[in-house]
Amino acid sequence: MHTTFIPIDYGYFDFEGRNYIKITGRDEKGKRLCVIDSCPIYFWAILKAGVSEKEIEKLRGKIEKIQLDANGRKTKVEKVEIHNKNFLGKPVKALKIFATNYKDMHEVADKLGIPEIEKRRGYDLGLITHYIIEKKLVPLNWYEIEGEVLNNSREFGGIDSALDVAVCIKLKSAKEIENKTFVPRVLAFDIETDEFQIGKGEILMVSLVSDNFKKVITSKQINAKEKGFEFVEYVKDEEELLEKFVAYVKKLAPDFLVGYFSDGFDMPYIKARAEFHKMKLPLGLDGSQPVFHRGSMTTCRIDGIVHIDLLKFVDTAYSQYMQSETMSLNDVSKEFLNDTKSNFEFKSSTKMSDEDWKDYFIYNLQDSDLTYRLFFKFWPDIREFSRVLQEPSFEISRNGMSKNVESFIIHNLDRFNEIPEKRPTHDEIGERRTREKYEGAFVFQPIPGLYENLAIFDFTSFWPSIIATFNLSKSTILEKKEKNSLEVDIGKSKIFFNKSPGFFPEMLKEIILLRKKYKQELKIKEDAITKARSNAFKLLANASYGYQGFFGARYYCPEASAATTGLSRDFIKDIINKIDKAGYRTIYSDTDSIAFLLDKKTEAETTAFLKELNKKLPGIMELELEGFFKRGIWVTKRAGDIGAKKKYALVSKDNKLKIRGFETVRRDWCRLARETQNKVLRMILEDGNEKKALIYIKEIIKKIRERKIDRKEILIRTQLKKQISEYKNISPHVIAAKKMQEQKIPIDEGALIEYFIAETREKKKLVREKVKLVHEKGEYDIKYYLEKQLLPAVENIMQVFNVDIRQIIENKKQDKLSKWI
DNA sequence: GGAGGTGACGTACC
DNA sequence: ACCGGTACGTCACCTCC
Repeated sequence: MHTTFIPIDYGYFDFEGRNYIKITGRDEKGKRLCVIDSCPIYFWAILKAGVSEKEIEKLRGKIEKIQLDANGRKTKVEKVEIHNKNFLGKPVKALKIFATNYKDMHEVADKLGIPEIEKRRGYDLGLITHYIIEKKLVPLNWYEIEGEVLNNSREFGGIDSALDVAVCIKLKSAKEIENKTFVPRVLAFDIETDEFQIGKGEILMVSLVSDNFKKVITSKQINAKEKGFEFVEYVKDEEELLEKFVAYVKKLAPDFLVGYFSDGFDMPYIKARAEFHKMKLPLGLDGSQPVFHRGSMTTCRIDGIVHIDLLKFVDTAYSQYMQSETMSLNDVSKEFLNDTKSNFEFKSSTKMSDEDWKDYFIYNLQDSDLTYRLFFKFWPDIREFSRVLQEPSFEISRNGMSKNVESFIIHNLDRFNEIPEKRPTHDEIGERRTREKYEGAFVFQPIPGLYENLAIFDFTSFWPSIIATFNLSKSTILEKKEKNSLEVDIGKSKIFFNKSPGFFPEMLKEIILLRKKYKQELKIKEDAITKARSNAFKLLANASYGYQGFFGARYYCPEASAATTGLSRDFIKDIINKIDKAGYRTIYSDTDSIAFLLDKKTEAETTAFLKELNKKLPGIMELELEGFFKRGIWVTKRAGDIGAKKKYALVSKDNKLKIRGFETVRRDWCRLARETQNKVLRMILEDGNEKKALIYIKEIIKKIRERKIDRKEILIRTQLKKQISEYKNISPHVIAAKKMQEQKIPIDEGALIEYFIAETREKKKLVREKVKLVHEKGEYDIKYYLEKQLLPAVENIMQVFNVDIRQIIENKKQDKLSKWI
């Protein structure tokens, strides 16, 4: 039969010792299809140089006889082909060794103790990745497919009758067709429990949100059967709750089952409770249970349905560019949906009134609702990532950026006739991790002061554009200087690169172009999601620089990274020189950007000057105007009187602030200090002098002394980055965490700990001895908030105007004293 | 027991 | 372990007198 098809979920199974790929997706009418396909299973044996044709033929005969019993099945080498390929950019002769089962390829490869074989490659990609490379059936693209309908067929052991799909097709051919929109069926879910710890408590309710569908299933019997609460469905106990949950997933037939931190909480919790009741959870389309994979983090996979944990995707794709200080569903929703969930105060479930329960239902439903809407906010990105990286959504939503970069490389290698490099072994990783750091970016030492009329230039995708332009990679690095090679001085040594384009720099060019495309789109319509997508690709481009220096990378090449930063330092310093020579004055520079004074030059002259600079830049390197600014301030470091790097504030002509590095943007400072500093910066940058700011600071100080500051203004928030017992230095936030633990407040690694510094009866020396939690009784420590929070946040700013704020305050104190005397 | 240096730690910049 | 290096600042801890 013929049909359209969009692949969504990828799985595999074995039948009679062979591998089959099972792809779940939809046709254009929305019917759920399952496509079964297979592909050649093989790996590569790269031959040593100079092995003769005759010897190769002999080898082929020998290898073709390999048979073994592995993993409880008979497996053998099916055939061997001889190919001319490239490996790390160099031509090689290689044997393509076809085996029966993908999972046995390691063992087959181990059988090849043959001296003529230099390397074995291509057996560690994962079956699904291998399949997508072979058959080019890319996730979330549209295809016109042809195949044989399996209807109670005995082929594959009757798999079609066990699958909950409309049609099951054995694939014959697939042709990519014009892209159509695709609106996936999505079911968002969220559970509420009476104990935070998995396996300890019970599930109180589960909420489900889908298209025109909202539901909260609960075993709590309260009288809320009134108008507005039709979404609540009562069940007799937790077992029935779990049964209903499974039933609704079946009924709603989602392509994506979406949670927020559901890999780490909801799914493991549901599993633990099902085990407790000795129940099965047949969520998979083949009736299978969710499969948990425990690595550095647990993942949960459901057959035929893509389980997405949105938290992970948001974390890798956007967190660096987000304003929110936490990754909580609430904060993320606020940023991307302009929406917050209603506040709900958690009480022990035994102490809740009926009204409290009703609030709880609403709260639970809202979590799923936000998750549902967030999914659609990120859907274009999830889909785009899947298609560009050619990996299923399950993977791309969980992989880190380095893995994503690697996916892009792996799926584009055959255009370069390249054999994939292997993953580093455990030992190799260990060795790589001990390497010395290489020198990074150049940061200009600023001279503290308030400046007027500034411009900022910056390089677009600076490091990636250098890698692409100068061809810096593992496959292009040379052992020694060669004719027509590029020489890069990295300080203690020189490195050489081949000038003929390597596959990694070439691919990077494509990533940069994609980034450009999205940035262009962003200029046309400025909305959160276009912005996020542009950033996501910027991240992918930037990650490809970090990738080469990352110990886990297949194409690890720290020399290329060192050369990249080395060249970047040369370029930025050269531009700084040219800017200064042209009559401007450089104030600051960090990595890829330069801030300078216009002085008597006009903006038009400056844009023309930028054009001139660009003419002389090689390859795809490009300098652009970030903007013109009315004023900017740079301050000294707390210790010493030199200018602080990575700390400045600018104001544009339309009075928009751009604050970097200051306490204002640091979440581990209290709001009082942050907001005061922010206002002070605004006043100074808008007016060009410190007068108003000084008055304002004095007001705040008075308020602090008179204890008029709200508790929420003085809370300090610090993240617990590891287990409490692992800390060598017991800092205030560790004490706060310990207190929380004593008070049975659930905390975990990664939690943001909130506390304040309180006045104590006895004189305490250490800050940590004065730590109190938000709800604890006590007065704040005036001295601490004055001297350790407020003053540090404003004194360096006032110092720019030769105002010694500490002196002013102390004099005031004396004034008060003298009045008393 | 206070001064001063150092290391651990968290966070931000690009 | 899950992209890199650069930089600032606080607090605890250690040494020294």
